Amino acid sequence: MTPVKTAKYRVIKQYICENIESGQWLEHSKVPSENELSEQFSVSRMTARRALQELTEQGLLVRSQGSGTFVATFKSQSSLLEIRNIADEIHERGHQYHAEQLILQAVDVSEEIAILLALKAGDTAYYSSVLHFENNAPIQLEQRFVNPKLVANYLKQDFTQVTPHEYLSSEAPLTEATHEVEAVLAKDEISQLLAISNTTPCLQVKRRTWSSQGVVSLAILTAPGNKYRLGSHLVF
Amino acid sequence: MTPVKTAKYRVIKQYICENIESGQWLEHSKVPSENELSEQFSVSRMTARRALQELTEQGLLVRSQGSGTFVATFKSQSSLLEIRNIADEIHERGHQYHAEQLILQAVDVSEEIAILLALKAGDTAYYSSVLHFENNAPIQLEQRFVNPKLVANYLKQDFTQVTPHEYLSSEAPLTEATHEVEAVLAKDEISQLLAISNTTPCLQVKRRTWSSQGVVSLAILTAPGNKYRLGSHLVF
DNA sequence: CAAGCAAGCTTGTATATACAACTATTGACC
DNA sequence: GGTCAATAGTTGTATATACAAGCTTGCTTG
Repeated sequence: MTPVKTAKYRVIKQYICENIESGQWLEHSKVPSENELSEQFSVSRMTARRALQELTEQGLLVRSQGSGTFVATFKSQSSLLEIRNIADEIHERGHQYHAEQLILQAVDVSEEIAILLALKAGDTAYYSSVLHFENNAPIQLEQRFVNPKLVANYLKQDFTQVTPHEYLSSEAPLTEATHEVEAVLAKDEISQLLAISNTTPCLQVKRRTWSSQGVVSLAILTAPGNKYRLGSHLVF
Repeated sequence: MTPVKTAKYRVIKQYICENIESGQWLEHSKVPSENELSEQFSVSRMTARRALQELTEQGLLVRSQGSGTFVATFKSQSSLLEIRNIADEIHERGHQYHAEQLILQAVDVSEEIAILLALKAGDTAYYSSVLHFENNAPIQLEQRFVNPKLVANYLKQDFTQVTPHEYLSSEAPLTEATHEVEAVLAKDEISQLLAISNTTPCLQVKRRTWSSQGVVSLAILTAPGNKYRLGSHLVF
């Protein structure tokens, strides 16, 4: 058997996450103090503190010396600095993730896409369109063009089971990436997929990734601006 | 006088950072263990541990239970993540830059702003509103709240001559920054300033910057999505 | 020689404690 | 009523300690 003992501070983190995500604890409301948590869970103050500390670093809580710990303003947030897997992000927020695979086929690429993928116009590339859901609400549309020379088996995957990003990472380790971030109005077909009106501003991220062999893929990620934001943290 | 006692774990972090940045400690090389550091700096193991822990979370180190702590592979500089001066960016494009200073005064801050600036609700902060122009077309509205304790002379500046960012950099060297990027619809008064319709999606960047003394300022940068984009380039 | 085990190092988790620094509230005093 | 001081509660830093868990090395043993 596997005992799989969960660390105590993780249990407390989980408890706090659930209360926030279920709406029990609203934004800006006060959460139990270190002492209250340590008594409630029968752990030392340092252990309770660790849970609060890590959730603060993750942006779920805000702490203020002397006055207490509070629920931060909540919004989906993803990090630009790291190339992250959206499924992981959503799971970290304690939310349910699933994906729908809309398209997965070879396509003839336009000149613009060809240039970005380092192919010639008229060459074929692999194309996937996957809609990502957070708690059963669509949160991001991922349209991806993949260099067929570098990832020959792309079309044989099932992207409801593994995200394109996960698969590509396993096939061709990333060496480089660029992002371009814009605010756009989504085309009608996209706004319908995302269940938003066609006047809702969207964040659109174009991400090109390289392996040592060359350009691996171009991802176009579109997400409603009122549900999704990017964040980054720099230390000098 | 102000002793400004630096926390011990910060001293150790600083020591490690300097060794990495100066090239003394190369990628993948082993850094001193918790026990070695605690002896070297005459602190407890938990304090040395905290320094290693935080640097790991910040991505400078990698730890492996049983084998040790190592310098991480350097990644990422990104122009998005660099704190750039918009005047420089525009000049680099070979375009003409100028700014209009709309507001420069002390204001009572709302609760939300107070939290972000590490002030109390109802405290006063310094506030500036500056409109940046590229070739005589408005390109970005910069609204900025500044911590008056750290930048006492902010209200005496003329931000048509020097950007707020330039001035703050000279007054309080940055040690840390966070960005949040959203796609929004600008309020009417802002869309008028930017000379766009109120249905044009805008990129909004909230940038908080720290010096060693604490939160220096919160900048809210709003720019039309069809004229302005962010980019970043990561290398692994 | 090779396999396996044990020792010793490392980081990970957890506790109990102490004091410092900051905040909000309360109550006394003017 | 307004001001000030004391107080209780909160987070921040720091120490000393203990044991668990993972890796490395070297030695023992077959």
